[in-house]
Amino acid sequence: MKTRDRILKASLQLFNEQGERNVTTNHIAAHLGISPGNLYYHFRNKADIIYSLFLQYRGLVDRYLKVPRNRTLTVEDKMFYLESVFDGLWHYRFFHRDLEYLLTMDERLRHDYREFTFHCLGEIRAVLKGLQEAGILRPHSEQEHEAMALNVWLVVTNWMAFLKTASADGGSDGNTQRELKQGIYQVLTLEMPYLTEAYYERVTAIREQYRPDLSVMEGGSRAEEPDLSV
Amino acid sequence: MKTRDRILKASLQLFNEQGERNVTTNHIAAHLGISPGNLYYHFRNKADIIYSLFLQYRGLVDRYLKVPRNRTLTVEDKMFYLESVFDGLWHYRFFHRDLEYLLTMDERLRHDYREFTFHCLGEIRAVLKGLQEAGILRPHSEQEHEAMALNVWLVVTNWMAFLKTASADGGSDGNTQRELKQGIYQVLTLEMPYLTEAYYERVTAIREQYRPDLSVMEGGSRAEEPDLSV
DNA sequence: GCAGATCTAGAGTATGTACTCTAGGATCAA
DNA sequence: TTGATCCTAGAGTACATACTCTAGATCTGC
Repeated sequence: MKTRDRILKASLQLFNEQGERNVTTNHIAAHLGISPGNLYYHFRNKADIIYSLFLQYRGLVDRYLKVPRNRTLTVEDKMFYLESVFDGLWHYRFFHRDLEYLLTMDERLRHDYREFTFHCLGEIRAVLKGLQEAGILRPHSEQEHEAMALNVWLVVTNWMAFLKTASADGGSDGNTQRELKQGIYQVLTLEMPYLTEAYYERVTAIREQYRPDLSVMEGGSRAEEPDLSV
Repeated sequence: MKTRDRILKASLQLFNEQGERNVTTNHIAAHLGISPGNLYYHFRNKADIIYSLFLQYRGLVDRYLKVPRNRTLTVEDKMFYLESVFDGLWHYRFFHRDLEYLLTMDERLRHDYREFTFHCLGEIRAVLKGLQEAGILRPHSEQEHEAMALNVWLVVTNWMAFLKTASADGGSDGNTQRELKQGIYQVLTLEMPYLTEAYYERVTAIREQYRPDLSVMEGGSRAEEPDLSV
């Protein structure tokens, strides 16, 4: 593996584990057993590393969040998007953690992230519209779609941060990754009141499998794998 | 005003304006025209200042978020809570910005913030229950209340961060404060489908007054793009 | 007026952090 | 072989940051 890619991989890992703020370029180099000079040969500065990681992240999301405009959506589509989104968030979890600071330090990143946000909001709206056309959600106005999409975005991008702050151990990765998917429950909660009768039973049954158990946050929870075949 | 209080006031201001990460204890002292030694006479360290600000914040929230259990709630109650909550968030906006880092650095804060979160979630549930008993919201289960309260919390505590990342100028305070209350629109969006017919018209009319104008924010980015029309 | 407590100044320190510079090894094409 | 380009090591720098220490000013109660 090329040194450049090794640096990105190690940075991502360390950022995720310890937070961008606590990981210096010297740490990254030391972790890889290379010299700081070598690291700075491949990247102009720390912000450059972070920006490259953002490009990876954006590429990942772009790859799976392609809403088909030529056929009706299914419940499976919807669940695939949700699972993929939360996987991506987990993989690049350092990013939303220190987002505001990162954006103030790098104008290029700020610009691109902003575009990325609106792109994602557009895709979420497309999903909502698709589900409506498929008869899964009851019809409502563009304005409602917009407001709902925004709430979905807020819940999705901040669910992990909530887990970190709300779990007793400060959000050790082990517990957090297990509880991460419970964010799906929260997203489905947003859309539940709009479900058509034809789909209500099925979707609520799926949703039930992701239900968070907040009372368990004190100790270790033993969540079973959700079953999609309902 | 006592030096201790002046330190807290200046810290809050600087943290809010520049982010906790960009404000050092030396900055705070210099801003007040006092010596670092003086600052450290009043506070053991930076985390101590932050913790004191958290106590102020918690006190503020505790003061207004007292849901009366002996009478039915009104729409006015609900709107008062929302306005107050967003005011409080604005006043201590640095806090949720760097929350995760702050919690990892100060165990006492982590513990107390966690308690604070669950306390607030409880009060939100109490509001939902109160509105239901008042016939404003259609009845639904405790479980649904719990999930909804969590979504309300997520939207409320992260709306400001969203504004910062989504606004073209990186969230200058002027624009942000104006748009802040539009978070109320998003919260009301969550509860809208549960409104009873008797209150639907009235609440949606109130909600409409807080509607965010995202097209303005999106327009900002287009303006920066090169104009290809010759 | 005086003793003790409280408060303040400001120089100073230990540590950390992002980043640079130079010199030289590896690789590869001609 | 040679020259050029790519890659790497590692010492080193300039600056920032959280925090300390000492000596003295100011206040308070009597």
